[in-house]
Amino acid sequence: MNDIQDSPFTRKLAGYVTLSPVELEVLEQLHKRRRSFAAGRDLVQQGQSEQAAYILSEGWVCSYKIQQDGTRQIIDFQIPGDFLGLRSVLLRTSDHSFEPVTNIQAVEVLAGDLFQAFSQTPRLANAILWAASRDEAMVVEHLVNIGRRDAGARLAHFLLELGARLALVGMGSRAGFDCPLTQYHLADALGLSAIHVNRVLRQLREDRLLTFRNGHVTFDNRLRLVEIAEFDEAYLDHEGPLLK
Amino acid sequence: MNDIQDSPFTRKLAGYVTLSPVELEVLEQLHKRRRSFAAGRDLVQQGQSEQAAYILSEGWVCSYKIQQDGTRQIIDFQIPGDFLGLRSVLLRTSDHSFEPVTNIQAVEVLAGDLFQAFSQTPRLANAILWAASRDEAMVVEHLVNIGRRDAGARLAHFLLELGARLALVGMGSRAGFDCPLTQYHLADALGLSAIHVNRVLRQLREDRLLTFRNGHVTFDNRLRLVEIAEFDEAYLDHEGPLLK
DNA sequence: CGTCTACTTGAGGGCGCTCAAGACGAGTGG
DNA sequence: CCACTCGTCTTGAGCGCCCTCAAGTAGACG
Repeated sequence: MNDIQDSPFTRKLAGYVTLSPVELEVLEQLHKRRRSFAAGRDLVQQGQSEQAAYILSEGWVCSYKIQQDGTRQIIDFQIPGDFLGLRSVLLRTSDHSFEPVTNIQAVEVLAGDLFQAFSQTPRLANAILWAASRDEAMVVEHLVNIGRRDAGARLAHFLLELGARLALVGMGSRAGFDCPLTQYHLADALGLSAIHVNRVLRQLREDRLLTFRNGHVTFDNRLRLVEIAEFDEAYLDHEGPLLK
Repeated sequence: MNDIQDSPFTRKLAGYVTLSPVELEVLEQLHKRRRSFAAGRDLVQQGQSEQAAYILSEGWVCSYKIQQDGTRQIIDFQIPGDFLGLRSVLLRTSDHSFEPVTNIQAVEVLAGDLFQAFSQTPRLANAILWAASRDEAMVVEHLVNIGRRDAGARLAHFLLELGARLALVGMGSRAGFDCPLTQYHLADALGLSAIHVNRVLRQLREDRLLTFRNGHVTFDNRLRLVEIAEFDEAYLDHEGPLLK
């Protein structure tokens, strides 16, 4: 029972609502099927109909769509505590694919169990809807990022957001964070070419704004970065449970 | 009671779940506060904390974010039957603004009423979560559109999607639809300049692909458009209620 | 008949693209 | 231990999409 209270997913939900023992028990029930996946092997194929979603407990994943011409758009990255494929359960078809960036551990959640959990504890449904809303807010911010900012601001905003999310689950700080992503991941996420990402990263490094090297991101001048990226972390943050 | 069954919102939800008389009654309760707004006057200001959401019953709205430098990114357009500001109710802060494109009619829904409706009928909560998921799928598609397609494909995809959505609520067909948007709206939605939108529209017209004139969009060669836009309407479509 | 909004067209330039080539480290097998 | 491969990162050259600036047209409305 203490086990479930320590999972990143529970910690995240606990930020939205104060979970009752009954609700923790329901969550415990959902956490039965633990599974591992190797880096690079897709969890859910685009267009495929799936009955299961996953809750990520360890490692990084990206969700993306592939076009016919081979170009890829990464929608979002998932870090521990994040839901994978909630929409594929609700809509019965997955409209994008998931690729583990690193080796990962995840919990499989069947659609039926999820719906049952929802009717048992409506407040849990609220909490999950809440988490999903935060995720959508991030996609929206991502949209603004790609639609209206130049490459430097895009990279700065993306890395600041990632840092803030990681800090919330204890995997980073204002100074920086460990990051397993390649420059190709960044390019596919930001709608740029990998070559241009490389050049812009060099520029940011030379301007003493941020350094991305050897799998680690360091914010050399966080204040200035926040400024050029117009980064506002309000949409990620909140003060304690909003439902009691 | 028949009234509520004919609203675009109910029609949309009825596509996801078969609504029971009790659930229709709960929906009826939500539809008490009917309000009108004039074109151009914002409903919800960015960053402002709001207690209410709206269900659009007539007219067009766009949701957007403004940057400090004045550039605007339109996230999505809402047409009759769509929810406005569901996230602002759940997260207690609105992370973007809503501007009526035309004069509109909407129903105000208070946060408390919504939560109460959810606990009374968990299946209604599911249906709304479902509708929200479809909306998010559209934002994701929008992201791919802006991140990975050139201006011509962007415009084609955007207008095809809009046409498909409107057709679902009886406001358009495969041939075309009435569209109150300006070229500035298109530019702000697609991450382009209005000038370039104009040039690309001319190109599409000269290539006999589509015509956007006098508030009306005509698909001159829908097949070819679907091809160059890689448009797949599966994520908008579904076959009848998925929950019984 | 002036004003305002939306649309249209031209000229020139820059951001980020593609193509091409090379450096560097990690893993693999001879 | 070294050659080979492969993934990732790096840098240069040249070009094109889409930008900005500038100017002008057409229709709506007072």
